[in-house]
Amino acid sequence: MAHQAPRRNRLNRDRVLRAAVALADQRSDVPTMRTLAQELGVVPMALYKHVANKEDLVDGMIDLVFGEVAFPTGADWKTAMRQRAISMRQALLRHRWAVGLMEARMRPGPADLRHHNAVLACLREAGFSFQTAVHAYSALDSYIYGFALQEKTFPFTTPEESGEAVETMLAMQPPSVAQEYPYLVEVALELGKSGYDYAVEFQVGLDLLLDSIDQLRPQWRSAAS
Amino acid sequence: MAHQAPRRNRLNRDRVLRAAVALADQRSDVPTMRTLAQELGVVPMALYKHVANKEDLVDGMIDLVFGEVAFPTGADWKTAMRQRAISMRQALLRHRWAVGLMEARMRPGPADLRHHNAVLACLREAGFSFQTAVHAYSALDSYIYGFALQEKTFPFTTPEESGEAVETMLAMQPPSVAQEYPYLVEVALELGKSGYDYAVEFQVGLDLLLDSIDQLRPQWRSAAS
DNA sequence: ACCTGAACACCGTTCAAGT
DNA sequence: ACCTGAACACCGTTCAAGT
Repeated sequence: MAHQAPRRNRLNRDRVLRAAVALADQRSDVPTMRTLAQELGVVPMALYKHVANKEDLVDGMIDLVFGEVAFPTGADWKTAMRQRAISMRQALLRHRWAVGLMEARMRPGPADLRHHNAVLACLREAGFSFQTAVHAYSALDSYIYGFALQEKTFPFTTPEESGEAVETMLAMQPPSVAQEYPYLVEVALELGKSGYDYAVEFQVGLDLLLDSIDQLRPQWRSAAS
Repeated sequence: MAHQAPRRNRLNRDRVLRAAVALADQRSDVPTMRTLAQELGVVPMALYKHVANKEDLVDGMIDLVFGEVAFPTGADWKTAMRQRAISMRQALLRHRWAVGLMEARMRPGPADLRHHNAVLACLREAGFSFQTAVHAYSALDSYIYGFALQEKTFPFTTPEESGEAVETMLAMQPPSVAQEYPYLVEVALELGKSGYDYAVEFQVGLDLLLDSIDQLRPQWRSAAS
C-alpha cells in the first residue's frame, strides 16, 4: 500500500527549525504550524513531537538567527561594535520576519546568550564600567532594532527604487497636502530625487551613537584605540 | 419582542476605534474583530459598516495614538525634540500593543502626517539641512521605537521590580552558566542589586544621540541655542 | 518512538438576507 | 442605512489511536 510518500528523512528538531526559517524567509512571516507541516510532508500534529508549541518553534528559529550574527572582535571596541551592528542588520534583512521577535524571547537560546555575553565582554574589556556598558548596549540595540523595524516596512533594495516609490506615493496625494504638510512634502520631493539609501542611513546614525558612547568611557585612560 | 438589548448608541467609526483602543490597552494586544464586536454588543459583521477590514481598524487605532504625541515646540530644537521623544515613549507605554505598528502604516492617518510634518518643521527651522534633518529624524525614531520594543517585553514599572525579576531569572539557571557566560552573569548580578530604571536608561541613550546630532548642524551658525 | 485522524475552540471575511 | 445569520477557509492544540 503506497508506503507513505517518498519515505522522507526522519524528522528532528533541527530539520523542523531549519525548514521553518526557510519558509519564513520566503514568505517574510513565521509560517503556521499547518503550512510548515505540509512543507515537511507531514500532518500538523507530527511537529509537536519536536517542538513543544508555536512559541517553542519561534524560540528555536530566533536562536538560529542569533547564530548568524558576528561577535564583536578586534582590538578597537568601536570598530568591533560597528561590525557587530552591521552584521546584526544584515541578519535581520535576511530574516525580516525575525524583526520584533529577537529581543522578545522569554527563553533565550544558547546562541542568544553567547551573543549577549560576547557583546558585554567587548565593552567591559574596552574599559567601560558595568553601568556604562549597559547604557551603551541598550542604546545600540534600541537603535539597531528600531532601524530594522522601519526598514522592514519599506523593503526597497536600491535608492532609485525608494525614490520612485516616494514619488508615486506623493503623486497619489490630493493637492491640499502640499499646503497642510509643507515640510513633509519637501522631504518627499528631495528623497524622490536623491533616493534613500538604507545602508548609508544606518551607518550615519550608528556612527553618531558610537561617537557619543565613546564619551562614556573613563577619561583618565589613554586615548589610544 | 425584547427589542435588541438596552438600545445602545448607534455605532460609528469613532466609537468603534475608541472601543478598540480601550480593549487593546487592557489586554495589551489588538483585539479580534469578534471580541471587539462582543464588547460593543454587536455581531462581528456589524463592524464592517464602519471599518473596511482589520487593517483599516488598526490604521485608525494607530492614528489615535499619534494624536496623543506632543509636537516638538519651543525655541531650542534639542529640548523640543527631547520632549517629543519622551512624549512618544509615554504614548507607547500607555499603548504597548501599538509598538511595532506605529511606523508600519502603509496608509498614515492625518495625525500621523501632522506629527511627521511638525517634527521636520522643528529640525528644518533649527537650521538642519534637508539631508541632516532626515539623518536626525531617522536616528531618533529608530532609537525610540527600538527602545519601546525592548521595554514592551519586560514590563517592569519600578527598578526594584526589575531587580527582583533579574535575580529570580538568574537563580533559575543551572550553575554552569556562570562559567559559560561570565559577563552576562556579572551584569545580571549588578542589575539585580541596582535595578533597571527604564525612564533613566531611555534618557541616557536619547541624550547621547541628541548630542551627536547637534554636530550635524551647520557649524558656521552662532552656537546660541 | 514517532506519526495520524478527528475534533475543539478559535480567527477574518463573504454573501444574501433582514429591518 | 445599518445590522444579522449562516457559511467558508483558515488558525493552534487536545486527545486517543495507530504503527
